[in-house]
Amino acid sequence: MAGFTFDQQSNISLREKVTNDIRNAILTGELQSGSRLKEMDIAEQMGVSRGPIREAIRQLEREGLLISYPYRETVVADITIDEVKDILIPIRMHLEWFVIQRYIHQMDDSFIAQLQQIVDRMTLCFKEGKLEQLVELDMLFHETLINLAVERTVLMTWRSILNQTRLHFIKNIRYYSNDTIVQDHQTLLDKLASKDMDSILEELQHHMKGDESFLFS
Amino acid sequence: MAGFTFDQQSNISLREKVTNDIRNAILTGELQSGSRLKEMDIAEQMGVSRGPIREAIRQLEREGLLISYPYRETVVADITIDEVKDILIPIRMHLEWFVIQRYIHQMDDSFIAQLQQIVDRMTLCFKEGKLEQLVELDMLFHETLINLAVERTVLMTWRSILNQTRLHFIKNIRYYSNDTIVQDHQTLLDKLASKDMDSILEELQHHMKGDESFLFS
DNA sequence: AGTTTGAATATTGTTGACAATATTCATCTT
DNA sequence: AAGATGAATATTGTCAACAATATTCAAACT
Repeated sequence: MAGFTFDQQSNISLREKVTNDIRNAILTGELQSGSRLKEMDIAEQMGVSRGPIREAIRQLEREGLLISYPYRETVVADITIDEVKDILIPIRMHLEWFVIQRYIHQMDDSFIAQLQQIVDRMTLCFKEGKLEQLVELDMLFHETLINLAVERTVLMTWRSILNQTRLHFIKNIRYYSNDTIVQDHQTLLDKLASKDMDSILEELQHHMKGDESFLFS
Repeated sequence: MAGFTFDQQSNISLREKVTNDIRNAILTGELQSGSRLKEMDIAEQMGVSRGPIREAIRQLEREGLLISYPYRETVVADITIDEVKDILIPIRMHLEWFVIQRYIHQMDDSFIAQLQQIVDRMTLCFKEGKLEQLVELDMLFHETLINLAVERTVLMTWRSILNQTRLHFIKNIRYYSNDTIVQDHQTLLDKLASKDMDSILEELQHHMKGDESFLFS
């Protein structure tokens, strides 16, 4: 056969598409915390049956974005600042520290450059005041680190906190000192490049308490 | 009305019953890691349709007990020692530390007595070599602590790691030094009773590395 | 007016049939 | 014999109808 290859036919199931659509609606704020989801409404709007909708709900429940009361209703979850600060972020730090310890040898120049590119784009977004994009790049930075791991538990736990954290930052980014966010990532990246584990751990622990830059606390 | 009240009619849905049954089969070892689950087989054996089965699968996927490959199959997950030791247990410690900090004032004498009763039963199980029950009591001890929290994130994260941890210990309990397990819990309990936060944190951190008592490492 | 009752309605839970995809295996080709 | 092809089978994905439960609200009762 010649060198040409076709792309893999993406074999995404309807329930996955539904899951993604509902998740996006929540993350973009079209579905606000507390608002009720009716299976039939969603099904009609999307032009599918209720089966895939119900499976998507079970999935988003476990991502912490929906709460479902049996035989009654399902609503969009609310996440408090304390929960993000005291629970989700520390867990994220644990995952990252695990990944860094185990995969530091895979962080070659090209990987560091990849992260640097993300931070550069963060700088740009900060200057131009594109806060939504800043949040996405922040997430992308951490996801890039996490994705080094092959351990299923790491990826699973990451996914279970990812979107709750994202939702929080999307809602509250304007109360953070964006300048500090960008700088913190640059500092962490520099230390990753240096491969000095003590200094990385120190920075992670500082990063974890980065919420000190939060305006109201 | 007179003082008598009826118990709340437990309104458990079929999918929850199915979820519990499958989970139990995994935790008791009837379904081993790697074995394949066929929706139709389960449905026929339980005498229900595939709908609730499919929803249960989505739920158990998020508990880390099942892995489902779209359009192909779903199998029982395997959890490695490293994942439990380096990821799940540290996360559990974080959750407990959060709960202890925030709810130490709710740990009155009756609460401490409740935990003491659990440790006493652990001692008994250890003496009688009832290792399965020892695991259950271990879980119960930590669950009792965690249940002080009202924060949804804490309970959610706890549930997502609970059964993976349980499965690991059920499989590997005989390789642990059971004696140390019981003693560690007694020590932690004593320090909780003393309400000395520094000493509690120190003990938690030791408890976290308790896997040093693991025979092969 | 406030409460209780029960019919009407809305919504979630469950089912069995059908559709789409993956796997198996006998057959054909070289 | 090794690999390619395609029919037959097994399994997962989706749907539309029906069942069970919750909610609403008007009527009856105190």
